[in-house]
Amino acid sequence: MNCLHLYDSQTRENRKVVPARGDTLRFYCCGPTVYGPAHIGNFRTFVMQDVFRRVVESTGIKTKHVRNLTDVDDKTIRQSQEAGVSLTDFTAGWTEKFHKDSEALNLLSPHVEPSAVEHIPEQIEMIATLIEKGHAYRADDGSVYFKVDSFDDYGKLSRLKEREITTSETEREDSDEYERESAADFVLWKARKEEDGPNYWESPWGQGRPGWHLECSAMCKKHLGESFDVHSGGEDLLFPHHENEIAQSECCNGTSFVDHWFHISHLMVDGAKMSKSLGNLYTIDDLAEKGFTPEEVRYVLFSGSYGQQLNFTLDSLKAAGKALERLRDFKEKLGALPDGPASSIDDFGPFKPVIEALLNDLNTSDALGKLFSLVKQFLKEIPNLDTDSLNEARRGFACCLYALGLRLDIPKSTKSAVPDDIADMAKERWEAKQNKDWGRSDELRDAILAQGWQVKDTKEGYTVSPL
RNA sequence: GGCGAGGUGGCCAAGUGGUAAGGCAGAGGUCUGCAAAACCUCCAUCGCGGGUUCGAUUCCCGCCCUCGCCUCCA
Repeated sequence: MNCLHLYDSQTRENRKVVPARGDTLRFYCCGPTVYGPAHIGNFRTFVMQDVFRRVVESTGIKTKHVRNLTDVDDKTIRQSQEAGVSLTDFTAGWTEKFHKDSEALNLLSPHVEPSAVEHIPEQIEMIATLIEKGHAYRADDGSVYFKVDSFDDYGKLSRLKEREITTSETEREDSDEYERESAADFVLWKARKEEDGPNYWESPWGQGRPGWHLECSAMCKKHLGESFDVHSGGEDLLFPHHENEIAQSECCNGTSFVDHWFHISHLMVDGAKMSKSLGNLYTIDDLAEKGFTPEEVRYVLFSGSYGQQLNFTLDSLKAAGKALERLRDFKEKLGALPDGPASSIDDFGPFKPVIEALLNDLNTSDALGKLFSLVKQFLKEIPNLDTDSLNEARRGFACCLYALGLRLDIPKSTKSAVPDDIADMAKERWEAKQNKDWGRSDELRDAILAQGWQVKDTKEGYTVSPL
């Protein structure tokens, strides 16, 4: 196997991921709504998409990665108003935060990061086409809806029958619900409302703003074409968001929208769905406060298979820290590593089992198992290796690190600086130890420990680190 | 109710029709003044009950339990 085989949520089978056209794999990821800091559940999706891209590129295939920013919807509008700033300023702030977190997690930047607000004309154009073709209609209030029963294939991704959607028991409070011809129909253009404030745009159907589902269809079309290779997002987006994207795009463009659907399952925390009310919703900053690095978070987020809900716990973060330390130790023993990704899987050399596991539906868990087994094996063999073998190992290991997006370059000591008094005590202890004053030495070590610091001896000297 | 996922050692988590990767934790050992680190060794028969099979954790049936989606959601 020398190319990625990935589970396709639509056909429900593992299928090859190869560019349908040219030499570049084109893929779209539903990005964040920028109204607050993204939590680690959001980042599980983005981390897995990142691993996906890294693995594809490691086989020598180029990619075009598009990930949008949702910068206009009910939440962004409402919260920007509550914050008393313009929608643009509000979303710009959270976009910056998202970029900062993404960088900390070592996510590759998408080649294009389009935003909904920047693509209003494209969205209007699609709506016009949909109306022309009889797939959409304008309601009395000026909103435009997609006519679900005009598209026979509706439900082909989620396999939900239209009947099941329309019989939803949910109370419809929103007044514009009454404008729809059918409860299954979804909004393409939302007529301007009082509470939208200055956040509206002109359109042939009156003032308003685009519906959420449409932005992705419009941005896909503009940046990847009417038909492209892979579309990805969290599992919750499968319905209705992706189903609706298919409907809009295929009806508008008259061609197949996406070849391969890649959905990432949700992250659970302590066995339950993440929610603010349960107090188990973490951001990168929350975890940093607890002393965990973004790399540890990244490790946990890809340690389980993406098609399976993953149970996140603080213990698993601690375990990740230890695991990363082992890898870091191995890296130091190997010596300087070459840079850059693999240009083909041959570059993985002795570490080929790792990439093979990844090519098998991104089996990161199996890949880590293989990686640790190889690391253990090499630790024994390093002293006996000739230069060529050592270089092959270095190259292979570097390729693994790239594919998984690990840097292993964050020294433990940067977590926090050692206070002067602790440093002095540690120094005094070392001196006592040199004088074989074991009593004084141990006494000082205990005292340091009581302050929340740990002193450890090495061959050359000692280190001080927080507990 | 409809659709879907899953129950593997103390925790996280792969995997396979022929007696179960890896990480963490734990136990013992080497090393060390002691400890830490490192290294070595040890530690599960896979929710329950049937069936198919020479053989099932892996296939089939039933049951129990957990979780997700069906409404904004990564």
